[in-house]
Amino acid sequence: MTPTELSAAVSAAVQACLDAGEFTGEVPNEVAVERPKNPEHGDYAANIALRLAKAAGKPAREIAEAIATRLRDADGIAKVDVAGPGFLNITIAAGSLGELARTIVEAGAEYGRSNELAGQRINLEFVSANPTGPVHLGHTRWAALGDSLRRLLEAAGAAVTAEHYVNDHGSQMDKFAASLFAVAHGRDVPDDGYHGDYIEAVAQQVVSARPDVLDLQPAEALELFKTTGQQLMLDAVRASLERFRVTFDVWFSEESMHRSGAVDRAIARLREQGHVFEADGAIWLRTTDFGDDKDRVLVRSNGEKTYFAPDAAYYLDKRARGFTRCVYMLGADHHGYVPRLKAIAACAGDNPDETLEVLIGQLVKLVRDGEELRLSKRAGTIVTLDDFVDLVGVDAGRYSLARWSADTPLTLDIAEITRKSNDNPVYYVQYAHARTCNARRNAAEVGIGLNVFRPELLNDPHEAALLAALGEFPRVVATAAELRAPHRVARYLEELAGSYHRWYDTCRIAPKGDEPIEDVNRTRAWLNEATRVVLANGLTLLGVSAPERM
RNA sequence: GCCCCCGUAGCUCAGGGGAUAGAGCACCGCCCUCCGGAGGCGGGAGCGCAGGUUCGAAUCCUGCCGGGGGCACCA
Repeated sequence: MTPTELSAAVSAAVQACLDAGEFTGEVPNEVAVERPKNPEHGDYAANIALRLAKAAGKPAREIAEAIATRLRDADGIAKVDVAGPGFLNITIAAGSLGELARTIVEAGAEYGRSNELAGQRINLEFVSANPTGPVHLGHTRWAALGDSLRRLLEAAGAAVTAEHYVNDHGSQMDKFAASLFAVAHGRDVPDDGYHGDYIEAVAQQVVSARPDVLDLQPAEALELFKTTGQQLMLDAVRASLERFRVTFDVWFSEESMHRSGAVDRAIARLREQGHVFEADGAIWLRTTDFGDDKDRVLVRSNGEKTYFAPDAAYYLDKRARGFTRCVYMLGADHHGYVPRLKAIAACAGDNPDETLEVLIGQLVKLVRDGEELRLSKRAGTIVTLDDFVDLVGVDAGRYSLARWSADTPLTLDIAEITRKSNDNPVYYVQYAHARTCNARRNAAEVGIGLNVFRPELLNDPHEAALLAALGEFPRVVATAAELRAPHRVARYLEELAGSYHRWYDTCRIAPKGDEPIEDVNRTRAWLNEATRVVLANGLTLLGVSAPERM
């Protein structure tokens, strides 16, 4: 029996009480059942009676007793106690609880997926690194979290497009081109240009691709350095992210909106809505109409558009493409930008609370031997994603970034997250998966496969605990998706790994030495496999590999 | 000044109203006659302060204190 099925059974019991007039009220849409911390409180606990008590005008315990009486007759339920202020403590019949192992094994990679967010069309924009340099550590947290969130949202049934915005238009592109130009001619990079070894490398690549660039007029040469250099940089950004197992469905060019007239059309559209005005020779959007603390310039007095104009156009483009929700993942240093974005949506006539969502992630620091890492050979002053992967690897890197709430400023210690021992959560979880594979191999060697399944034999307390943990997975995934909180999956996997190890220590799959193989051993192979499935599914959601051996 | 995030065990952090607040590290003590000890068992210690909402608050609201980050006709 899954928690969902139990929830339905409790709902039915409540409905039966209402039908019989034992108390008045309504059955909530979803009746919560949760795993109590204290095992004495049964396999699951429901607080429904406490919630109904006020409206019913009766003591919660009295209502709980009424529900309990009905619930005791439901299939698969061994025991229902009323406890404390009116909790229902429910014990599932051993066979019914164990049935979950088969359900999970049969569902395989599908186990954990749901329709919670079905119908939502979500545009998830993250990283959006400028094509003027490598992906750096600040982007890396969002690369890990964004990609995991994409996987989570999809698992919860949403249609997701992962999108990377390419800022290929502004003055930073000219500075980038000027930096390449200078280096290609053996001169120093301008003070306001881009520094770091990569500039030299990119300049050389441009020159070898187009040797004529050195003979062109400066204006033409700069243009060529800009377009070719940007393309090379973009390829490098894409390659770094792919190495980190992060992919995007759409790479959206800012420049393309300028060329197509989309930016002008966006300004016109906002003007129609009545929120555009002119002052001091500039064109403004009256974002203060919608909670921003000052109005924002769309077109500067010199006729050039600010970054804000294409950002408005970009939002409108996303909406025109049919996304019901546009999610932006930004660093904490951009949080001041949120009211502006919300105002764009509001000025366009949308309800920003429904269509636009901004996730803010706090900053990440990398520490080695107690000192913050700052230097990068590649980029001069910053740590890049490639540096990070070189230092810790993809699995440790992604897991370590994904296991913390984005709300907490993060300091990662290189030695700590690469340690191959049980104090490193990523190894703890991966090892649990490897152990399930090993146990499966050992079982197969003595002839134990997935042929006999007698769930009532899974009656050890450790098996009840493990099954209960396995049953939680779909809810964990759905909640993590709704709360945009991939770290919940990581924390869950750590708990699950603990439950598995404790079970493994107590309950043998393959029997000892020359002891006979019994049905309980064969049935445990199912539970082992169910655990393997959930660990693998969970790690996949985090973009971390699930090794069969370590 | 205004805005955002945070304040939970000695340390790093989980806990989206529910029962006795959890995990890892650190510290102390155990478990190898057999499926990988990269494992397991046991021990002490905590919700910044003050109000409010609630049958019930670490969780929601307000104020204060402390820490981090941000407030361009740059992107």
